[in-house]
Amino acid sequence: MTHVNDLSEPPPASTDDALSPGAQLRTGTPVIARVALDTPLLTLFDYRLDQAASLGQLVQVPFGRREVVGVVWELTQRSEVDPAKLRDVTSVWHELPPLGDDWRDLMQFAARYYQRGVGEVALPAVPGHLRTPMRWPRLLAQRGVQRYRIADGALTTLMDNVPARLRAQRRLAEGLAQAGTLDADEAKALCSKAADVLKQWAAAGWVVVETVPFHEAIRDVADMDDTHEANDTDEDSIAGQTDAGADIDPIAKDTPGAAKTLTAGQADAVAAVHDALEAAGAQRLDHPPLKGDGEAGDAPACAPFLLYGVTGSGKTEVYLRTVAEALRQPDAQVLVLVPEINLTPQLEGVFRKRFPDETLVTLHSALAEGERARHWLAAHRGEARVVLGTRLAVMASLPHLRLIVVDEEHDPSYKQQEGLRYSARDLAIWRANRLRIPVVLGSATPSLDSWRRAEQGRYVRLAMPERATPDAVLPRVSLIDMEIERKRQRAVHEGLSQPLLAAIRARFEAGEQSLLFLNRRGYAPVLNCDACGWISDCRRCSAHMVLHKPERRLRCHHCGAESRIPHACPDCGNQDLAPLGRGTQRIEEALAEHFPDARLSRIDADSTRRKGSAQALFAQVHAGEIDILIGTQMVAKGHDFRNVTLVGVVNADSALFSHDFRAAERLFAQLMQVAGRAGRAARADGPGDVLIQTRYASHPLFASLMRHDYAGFAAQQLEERRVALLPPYTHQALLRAEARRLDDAMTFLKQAREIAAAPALNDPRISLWDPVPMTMVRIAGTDRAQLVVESPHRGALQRFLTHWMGELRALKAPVRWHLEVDPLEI
DNA sequence: TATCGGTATTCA
DNA sequence: GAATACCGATAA
Repeated sequence: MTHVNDLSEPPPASTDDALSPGAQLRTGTPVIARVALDTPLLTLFDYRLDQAASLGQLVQVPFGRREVVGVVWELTQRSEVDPAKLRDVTSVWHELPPLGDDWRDLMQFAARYYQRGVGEVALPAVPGHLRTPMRWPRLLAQRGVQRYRIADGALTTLMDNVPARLRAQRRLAEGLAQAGTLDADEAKALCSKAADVLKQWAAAGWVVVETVPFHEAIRDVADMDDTHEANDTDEDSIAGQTDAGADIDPIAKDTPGAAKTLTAGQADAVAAVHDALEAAGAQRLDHPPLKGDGEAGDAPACAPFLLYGVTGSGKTEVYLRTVAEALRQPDAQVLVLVPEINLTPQLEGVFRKRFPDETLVTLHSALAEGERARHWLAAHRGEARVVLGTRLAVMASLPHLRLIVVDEEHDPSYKQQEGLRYSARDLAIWRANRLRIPVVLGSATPSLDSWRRAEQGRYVRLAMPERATPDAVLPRVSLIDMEIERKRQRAVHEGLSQPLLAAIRARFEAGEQSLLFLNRRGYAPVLNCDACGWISDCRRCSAHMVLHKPERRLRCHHCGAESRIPHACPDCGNQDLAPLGRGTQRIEEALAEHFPDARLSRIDADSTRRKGSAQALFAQVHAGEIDILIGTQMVAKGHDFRNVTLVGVVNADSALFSHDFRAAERLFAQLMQVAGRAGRAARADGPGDVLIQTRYASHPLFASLMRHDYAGFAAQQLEERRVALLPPYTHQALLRAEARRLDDAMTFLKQAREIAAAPALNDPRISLWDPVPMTMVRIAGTDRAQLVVESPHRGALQRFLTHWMGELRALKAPVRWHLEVDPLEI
């Protein structure tokens, strides 16, 4: 294992009496199935099996008083379990092809790496419908999907007959009109009585029901997305590629590589991945996948590619070409991971346009259950050749996987922040490594971990320094020194400096758009009483309640608590309560005052709460109906605003001095990304502008940012990390405890620390920090504390954790606790 | 994690 | 005295 990986350790030795994987059993032979179940218990559970079954098959088994679905993980002749306790497998889902060896390997690895039971990892990776035996018959029998659409010419009749007061029905009608067709799940999401309502409408002849074959049903959705979205894409991320250059025609599909000029960087990158794909293919011929111990033979792995391309360098075109290359092999499947599909629905369209004849499915949490099951099945059965999804898609069963692309690999949303806290990017790398297939990690601001590995030569860096579009230029980044503004006593209007306001005015008058970025939603982060010092604290959290002015509410962003805005101070009765600080709503209000004629729009989690409203807001911006856009990081991701020529960063200072050592890395990536929004417009008079308001204008981060110098920034950050012995120079895990009282949580962690010091566990390569209360101690009435464990040696850390967890589980304490491996936030 | 039985607690 | 909240054991 020369280059990679990263997470890997040798696979666990298989149990002595386990049959070889894939072994078929003669019917009637008494055998034991060792089944993985979704429970926090670490073990597999033994069941008698009276029929043929193979590894990876889904089975229904009795468990306690319930019937649950599990995966056959091992097959053996005898069981250690008391025969009196053994129960029978209720049924085997023969019709579903078993989950493959490689998938089970991945699950096994993830379970071990993240210190969980295998069932706890494997079963949540299977869509809910497939874990409901009731649905089994229908799931596979399903030849097509029932879809509803408005009958030809019946649109007005329908609309006239659904009164506005029946809001759910109205939503349904509008949904139908907008989407063209809806399936039962989608309809139900709009209107809980959709089934009945649609039946009535069908009877009235307003709506027709049609059965669409499965594959087409999936394609349908895309068609409707394409039509209005495909042009508004973000070219430096996968979310878009249409403006990757006038010389690149995204729609030309049948002629990959023909008559389209790539930049030198793009061409080199495509060639490199092409060679890797060829090599991997040749290897498969030489060493056909071994069915035996799950090892992919002794073939060398191919190192991950780090596709490092500045904004506008055309990474998407590289993805598309390498995907096309991989798909040339018959049956080959490709997995494309993106951080958040909801913010970038158009990327689906881009891929479909380029691969109109391939079945493409999406996998993400916003899919309706039924759809999720269908898409997952299409992947599992090898029907879907391109799977496009968020982090959960890395867990999908992909029997013919030949290439993985991870777009925006640095993005924190690849890390699951609850339940099993896995990193989809890391698992993707492991998966590719195990399969000996190429993986392409793309980013303009790679994670420092990946960057370092590239520096070490463990990843192959594919740099694309030049922009793909000749007339696109990097935006000019400049700072507005708020200290100077203050010293010169220049008026700052609601946090907006004169230079920034002037710049906005200039764009407004020129008919161009401005985008203001502020990572704080609400009106003001806290409400304060001048007289007695009362502040709007949340009762259940160690956080302030945030003032939301349009809704006239105070809201806690951590526990969701809400209350009305008090008219007077609850402590002293003072009527003058003042909002402190600024959020997007307040900036919006200030700008509305300052630019009464401008059309403003605010895009944040509050303004886009309703499903689909984000789409609508973005569409308005694209259509040029908005002059000034105010937004949180939602606007930084994915969307290309072609007419935005000014990006203003209102306040990013808090991240500069955060206690989290990764804050700078995140801020840099975020600012680069948001700055990129201004780089698209082909203006006659030069590049777009990025203005950053700061009180720390001399901070080195800004110096690098102004030069668009990621490499310099990374080098400086890595040096800091090296000196301080922080990741990636060490590996960390985090033990977190929560309890009603902080004391209990701390006591548990102290105990845990003592256990770690016991001779059996003691390893000089492991160090434990002191347990500390978390920065946000209290959330929703529970206090949280944490303990960091670290080691420069990943293997040592892994071994230590496994033993330590064993001890901790035996401990009885009035706390909830969990372990997070490779935490992102400390 | 989901569910169970057992026991303590609450309230009319 | 019934309803319910809470705890600990258990799952093959």
